[in-house]
Amino acid sequence: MKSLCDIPQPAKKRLAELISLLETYSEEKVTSKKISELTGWTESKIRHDLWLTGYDKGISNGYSRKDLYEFLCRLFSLKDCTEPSEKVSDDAATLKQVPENFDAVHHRNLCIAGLSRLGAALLDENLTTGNMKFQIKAGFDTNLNRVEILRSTFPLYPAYEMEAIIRKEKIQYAILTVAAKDAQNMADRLIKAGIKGIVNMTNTVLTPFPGVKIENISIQNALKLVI
Amino acid sequence: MKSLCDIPQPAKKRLAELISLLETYSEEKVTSKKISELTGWTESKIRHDLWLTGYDKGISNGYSRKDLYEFLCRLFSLKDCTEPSEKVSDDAATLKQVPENFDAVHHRNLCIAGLSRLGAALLDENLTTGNMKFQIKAGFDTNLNRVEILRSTFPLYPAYEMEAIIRKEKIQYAILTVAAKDAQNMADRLIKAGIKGIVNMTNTVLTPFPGVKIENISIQNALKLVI
DNA sequence: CAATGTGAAACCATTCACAGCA
DNA sequence: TGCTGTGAATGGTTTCACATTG
Repeated sequence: MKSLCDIPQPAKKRLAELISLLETYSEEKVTSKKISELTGWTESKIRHDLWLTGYDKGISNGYSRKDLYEFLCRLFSLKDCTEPSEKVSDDAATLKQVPENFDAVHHRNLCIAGLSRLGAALLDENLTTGNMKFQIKAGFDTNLNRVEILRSTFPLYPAYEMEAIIRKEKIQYAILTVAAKDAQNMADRLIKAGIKGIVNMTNTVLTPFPGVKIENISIQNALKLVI
Repeated sequence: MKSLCDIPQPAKKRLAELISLLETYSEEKVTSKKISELTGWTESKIRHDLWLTGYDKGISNGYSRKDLYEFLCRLFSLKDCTEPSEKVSDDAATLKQVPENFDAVHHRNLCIAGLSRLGAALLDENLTTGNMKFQIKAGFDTNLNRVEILRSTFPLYPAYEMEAIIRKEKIQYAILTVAAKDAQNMADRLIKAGIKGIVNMTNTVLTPFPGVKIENISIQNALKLVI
């Protein structure tokens, strides 16, 4: 198995989506043709993407849904690195990180920064995907009212406690749902506190920071692109 | 001014984000260097993107924030076409669609399909961006309880009325926030009813349909990519 | 002189074509 | 025969280099 770091971004994004697709796929065997019909990606793109991952259990009569799904989950449950791996041939070291047992769910600690209606809506979303469970450990908001009134299965804190809680709870990922005007400032604080990945749901373009991954999923921006 | 249809997707996405950036930018002049610092895009990429749009008011001492912003808004407020325009030199026809008055806000009718907590959270989001106002005309859910209990400034309907209301209210765009298992079925119904663009917030990969634009902004998928 | 405008060059992603396998 | 695996060819995007401008 190759490492996610060596797979270019467009392919990585499709592979992530392929996990979701396989999760709800009902048949035992799946072919690149079938995936193509369901997603609109070309057959050759799908085969090439899988080739990039090093997967080769599909010879000549399609892929086993279960085997491919578990392979991709394992690939994504490895912690990705920002830079492409230099030690390409050092397979032993890479393999050591691969969970032997697929069923072992991989937990990642997550927080929600901003508890307006959108942020609050995430409090009961199921953020399990593949064999990874993003466990929400905390929610933050500058508005003390919200922190006290909202109910959730994990604690909510005022924003001034953010840095301390992130360190204490070893939180590495954040979903940013504050107001657009506060987004950059909040992102800076999250990064300073040690957050390594941010899902940015605000309508603000964040300034990149070395070693921190950012995914933008702004509704306003998506609307501009479907016009 | 060129048409959005002739601009490749990666550039289009950056230009859409640039509108948001300029909205909160405080100084009068802005350079490609400044935009590069704020976004991480290279200077040459920014200049090249603007070249693709045909914008050329920036000679030698940066861009006027206001002028560039209004130019981009006008560009995006034109209805995009799915296929690249064939009649490239027919500028007159294109220009006729350009709003003479920038202040004229362009309304687009929108609906929310699925009123679980995430969908309901969008009921009071401000979906104005650039000079475009995405006006929510309706919300739909199969659960009658939700339809009756939730309060909003626009009407909520049971899902079986969806097709009729979309036609009656001339709704062309939809935000999809149903459960993952219902996403494809709901998307098919939206498309059959005449929807031309879908912002898909579910964790389902939708099968493409000719003439319908889809933007995927799944939180689960974004989380996989920030690992 | 510090900025843009612009086409050509370099780089990267996708598609193609076909060998190899059940 | 119908599928995958694979590197080479193609096509699209980004970067570069420099002429041009206020």
